[in-house]
Amino acid sequence: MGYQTRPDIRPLQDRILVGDCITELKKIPAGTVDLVFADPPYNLQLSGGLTRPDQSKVDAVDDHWDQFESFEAYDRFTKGWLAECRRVLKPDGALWVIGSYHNIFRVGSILQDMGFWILNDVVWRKTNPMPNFRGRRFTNAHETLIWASRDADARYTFNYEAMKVFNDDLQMRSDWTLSLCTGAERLKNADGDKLHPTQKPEALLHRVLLSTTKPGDTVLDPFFGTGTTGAAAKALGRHFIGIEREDDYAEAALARIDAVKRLPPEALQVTTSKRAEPRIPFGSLIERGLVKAGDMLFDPSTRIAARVRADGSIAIKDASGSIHKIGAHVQGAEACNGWTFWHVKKGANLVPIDMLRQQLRAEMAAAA
Amino acid sequence: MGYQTRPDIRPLQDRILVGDCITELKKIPAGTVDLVFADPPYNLQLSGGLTRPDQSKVDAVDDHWDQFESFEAYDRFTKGWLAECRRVLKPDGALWVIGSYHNIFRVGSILQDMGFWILNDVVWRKTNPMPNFRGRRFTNAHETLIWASRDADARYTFNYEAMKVFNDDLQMRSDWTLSLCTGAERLKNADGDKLHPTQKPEALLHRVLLSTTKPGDTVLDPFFGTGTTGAAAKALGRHFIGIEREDDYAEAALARIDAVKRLPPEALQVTTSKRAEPRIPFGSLIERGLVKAGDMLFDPSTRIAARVRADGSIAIKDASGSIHKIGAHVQGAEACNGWTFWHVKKGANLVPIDMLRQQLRAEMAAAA
DNA sequence: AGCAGACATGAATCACCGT
DNA sequence: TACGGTGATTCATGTCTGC
Repeated sequence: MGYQTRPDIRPLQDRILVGDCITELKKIPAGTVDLVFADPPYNLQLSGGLTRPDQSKVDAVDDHWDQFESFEAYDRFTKGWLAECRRVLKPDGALWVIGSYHNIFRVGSILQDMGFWILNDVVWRKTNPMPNFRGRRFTNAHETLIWASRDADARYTFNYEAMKVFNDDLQMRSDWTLSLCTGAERLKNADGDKLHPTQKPEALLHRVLLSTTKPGDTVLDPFFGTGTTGAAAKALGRHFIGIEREDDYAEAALARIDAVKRLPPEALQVTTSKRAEPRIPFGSLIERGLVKAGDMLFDPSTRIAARVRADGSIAIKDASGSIHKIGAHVQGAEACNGWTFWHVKKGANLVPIDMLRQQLRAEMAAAA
Repeated sequence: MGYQTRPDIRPLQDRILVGDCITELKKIPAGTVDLVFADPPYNLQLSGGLTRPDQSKVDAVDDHWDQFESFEAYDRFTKGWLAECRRVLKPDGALWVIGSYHNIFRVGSILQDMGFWILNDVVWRKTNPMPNFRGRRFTNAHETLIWASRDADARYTFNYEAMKVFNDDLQMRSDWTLSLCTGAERLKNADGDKLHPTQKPEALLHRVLLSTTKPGDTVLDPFFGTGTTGAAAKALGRHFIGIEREDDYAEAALARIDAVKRLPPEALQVTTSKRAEPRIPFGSLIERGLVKAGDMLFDPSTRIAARVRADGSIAIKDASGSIHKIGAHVQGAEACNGWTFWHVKKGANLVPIDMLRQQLRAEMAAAA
C-alpha cells in the first residue's frame, strides 16, 4: 500500500486500515497524528457462565481477541501498540485509552514508563450498568479513561472554554455521566443481535474529541471496531484513521460513517437532569452524622418508634429493613415513602427525615 | 516492644505503632489481620527537573515523605509495604488502597503481579473538589480506591445486603459521591491550619468498613495519619492497628480516637443475608409437621403439582428428586431454587414453602 | 391508536459446603 | 481434592405484545 510521506499530503486520512493493529500502525508515517483514541481488549479473564436471577444467560465477552495467557502477555501486547502510537503522534499530540479495572492499571503504568504524561484520569459513570447478579461485589458501574500527552512538556490541546460552555458554565469535571450504547445507536446484525460486543456511545467520543482536538485534526483509533471514533470525528469536522482486524466490523463502520451528518449542538449538551444526578440514600445521612446509628425514628403520631442501625436499616420489635420497607410494614401498606413518614425529635419538635436530606443536599451544593 | 505471637492474644490491637511503615509491619504476626486500608503517599513529585509554580507551594503536599526520585523508586516502596501487608493478612483477608492517577496505576499493577485479586475499583466522586485554576485540564474531581482480596479464591467479606439497605434498597454501585473532609471534622493545629494535608472523610471509611468487615475484625492502616481509619473502626466496633511515622499525627490520632464513642451493639447489627442463616433441609419441614408426606406442592401458576414423600423428596408423574432438582426439571432450566418455586395451598392462598422455612427458623430461634 | 405490562439485555474477573 | 447437591441473586432502559 503506497502513501506519501510528505506531511502536507495525508492520503491515510478518513480511511480504515484492515489488518493487525501493529502491522498497520507501522504503515503510518511518524509524527502525523494529533490524537489517539484507543479502546483495547480489556483482558476480562472470565471463566464459566453467568446467569441472571431469572435463569437467562449473560452474553459475555468471550471473543478470542480478549484472551491473553498472562498479565505478561497482555503487557507485551500493550507495549507493542503503545510504542507505535507514540511514534505516529506529533510531539504535541495526546492519547486517550479506555479500560476497566482488569486492564487499566497495567495500561496506565506502561504509559508512564514510556514517557507519556498523564493529564487526567476520567471516569465514565454509567447511568444503566449491568447489575451484579450474584450480589458478591459492588455494581461495576464505571469505566476509566486515561488522557495523556505524548511528553511531559507537550503543548497539548484542551478546549477549556468550549467544555465549560458545554457544561452549563461550570468547569468540566473528571467524572462523566453517560448511558450505555443501546437502542437505535447500537449496530445490529441481520439477526437483530448486537454487531459488536463493546460498542461505545458516540456521546463519549464527542466529549473526547470536542475537548482535546481542533477542527481538522487527525484522530487515530487503533481498535476501530464499528467506528464510533470515526463517526464522531466526521460529525465534528475532524479526520480519522481507523485500524480494525475484522472485515465485518470495518465494513459496518464504513457504512455507518458514510451516513453521519453533523449533529446539532443541542445533541451534545451535557445531561444535567435530576435523573442523572446521584440520589442521596438514607445511609449517607448516617455517614455524615445527620442521623446517628442508635437514634430513634418516629411515625407522625409518635406511637411507632424504630431504631437506626449503622447500615441505614431501621429496626422495630420484630423486623428490620429500609426506611421505606419498614414504613410500609408498620402501616400494613404496599409501599411507603420513608422520607416523609419517619421523623426525628428535635427538642419538642418532630422533624421529617426528608428535612435532613434537604439539609445535606444544601451542604453539598454550597460546598461545590 | 514485646508482643505475644499466640494468635489468640492480640496485644497489637487498637494501638498506633509509631515508626517506619515496613519496620513496624514486620512486628505484626503473619495471618492476623482481616482488612488493610492504605492511603499511601501519592502526590508524586518526580524530581527529574520539574519545578512547581510558586503560588501553589504554600498549601500543596510537599512533605518529605511524599517525594520519590523516580517511578522505579515508588514501585520499590510500594512492593515493600504491600508484601508485608500480604504477609499479615489472613488467607481470606482483603485490602483497600486509595490513590489518584499519579500512583494508582502503579499500585494496581503491582497488586495484580503479587497475586492480589481485584474485586472492584471504586470511585470516590467529590462533591466539592478543588477547581483547576489554570484551566488546562478537567477538574480532578475524584479519587480511585481498589478493593482486592489476598487471593483469587479467598472467601472475602462483603455485606451485600447491608450496603443495599444503605442505598435505599438498590445495589451499591462502584461510584460513591461524598464530600471532602472539611469543617469541624478536619483536624487543625494550634494556628488553625489543617493538621494533615490529606485527611480522608470518616464517611469514606464508614462505608469501607461497613461493607467489607464484620464487627470484631481487625483493620490495619499502614499510613495512619490522623487516624480516620481508627476513628471509624472504633465507632463501628472493629479493632484497628495503625502505623504512622510522624509523632504529631500519631498523637493527634490517639486523642481523636479516644473521643470517639462506640456505637451500641443494637446499632451495629446490620442487615444479614439468607446465605448467613442456618441451613434447613426440606426434610425438616416434614419432620416438624409443617408439611406432611403426601401433601401436594404447586408451581406459581398451579399448573404443575408434585407430591411430597416421607424422605423429603418430591415426585411428579415421571420423576422424583429434591425440590430444587424437580423444580429445574419441570421448567427445563439448569437450576432452580425450590424454596421459592414451590407453594402449598392455604385455603384459597398459595404460600411459598420458603415461608414455612422462615416459620421454622423463627420457632428454632425462640427455642434457643 | 395508545397504553400497560411483559420481555430483553448491557466489557462480569458474580458460591459454598459436605463427602 | 474433585465432585455433586443445595440454593441465592438484578437495574435501567428500550422494544415488543396484547388489549
